[in-house]
Amino acid sequence: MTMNPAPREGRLRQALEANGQRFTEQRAAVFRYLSHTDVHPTADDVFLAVRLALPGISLATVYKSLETLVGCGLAVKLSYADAAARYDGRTDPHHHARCIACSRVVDLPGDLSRGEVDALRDRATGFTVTGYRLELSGYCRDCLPAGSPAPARA
Amino acid sequence: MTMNPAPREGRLRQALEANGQRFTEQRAAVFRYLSHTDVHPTADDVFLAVRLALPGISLATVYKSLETLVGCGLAVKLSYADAAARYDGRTDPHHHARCIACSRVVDLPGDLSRGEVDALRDRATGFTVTGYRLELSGYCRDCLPAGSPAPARA
DNA sequence: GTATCTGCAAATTTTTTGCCAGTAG
DNA sequence: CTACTGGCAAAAAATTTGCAGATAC
Repeated sequence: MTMNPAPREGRLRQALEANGQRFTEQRAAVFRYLSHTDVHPTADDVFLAVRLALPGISLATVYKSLETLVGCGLAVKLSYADAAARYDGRTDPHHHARCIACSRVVDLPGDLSRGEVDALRDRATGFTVTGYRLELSGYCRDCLPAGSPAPARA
Repeated sequence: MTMNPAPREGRLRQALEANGQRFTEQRAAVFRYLSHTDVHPTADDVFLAVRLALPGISLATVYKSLETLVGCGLAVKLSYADAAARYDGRTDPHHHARCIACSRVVDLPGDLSRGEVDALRDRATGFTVTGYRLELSGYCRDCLPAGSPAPARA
């Protein structure tokens, strides 16, 4: 049998190597936890959970590992902006596009179609939807790196 | 003439009073700045800008004013979560619904329709879209307050 | 007049960083 | 071996809070 008993580990190793990063026990533990949960943990949540399996790990390492995984496309960071919240005086239905490079935010005119919103609402079983927010990510005019392709989704 | 020369100010006063809040110079200055800009400033950005007109204002007051405006529906806070970033091990196209009350995040199956995404892309003039993120907000099963209506959008 | 708000400074919370020792390749 | 990592502790950044004096109504 050529099947790897831990295919997840192989995928991690492969993705890390593709990005010039090393495979370590800490990164594996963080990755394993993220892969097995659907609670969308904070960095601290990850730390508390991973610490059970790897008592010596530090919170700083968890932060570093998470950023490494995000950099390799193995995880997604659910937060607008880099750190600080941003405020918008417009309260009418409109959305945003955020530049990956300079974090500038620009307004996007218009809204989703009615049907699209209803379809989303239907999929949110057991959830009473009061609103939604949509944000495109990409490169603004000023930050577009010369000749890079546009992948499907962040 | 019954027309107010500063209709914006009137709207602010009205919204504040509707929420049992007082009209203050600081809140007016923050509101005025937010209404006139499209840069989606951070709290600190607002502070730096408003300080020019109101040299005595403090950053803490700006934070408080911003939250007041958000509470009155006069501004929107662009940030996921309460504070901390959350991480997700799933990187395939899917979206999220976040509970306003307990900040829990649940996955939403499926994606937007192809046409819808293309329409968004078209509206983002001068922006190279590499991805997007959609988040519903509302109340999860456990946090639904007894009999509250569902407004159009957060 | 009085409840609410501001400003200040200190406290909290979240995230990042520097540095030395440890480890993957 | 040697460069990349992890752990620790300290720093930085973002946000919140307590309280006394100021202010809206």
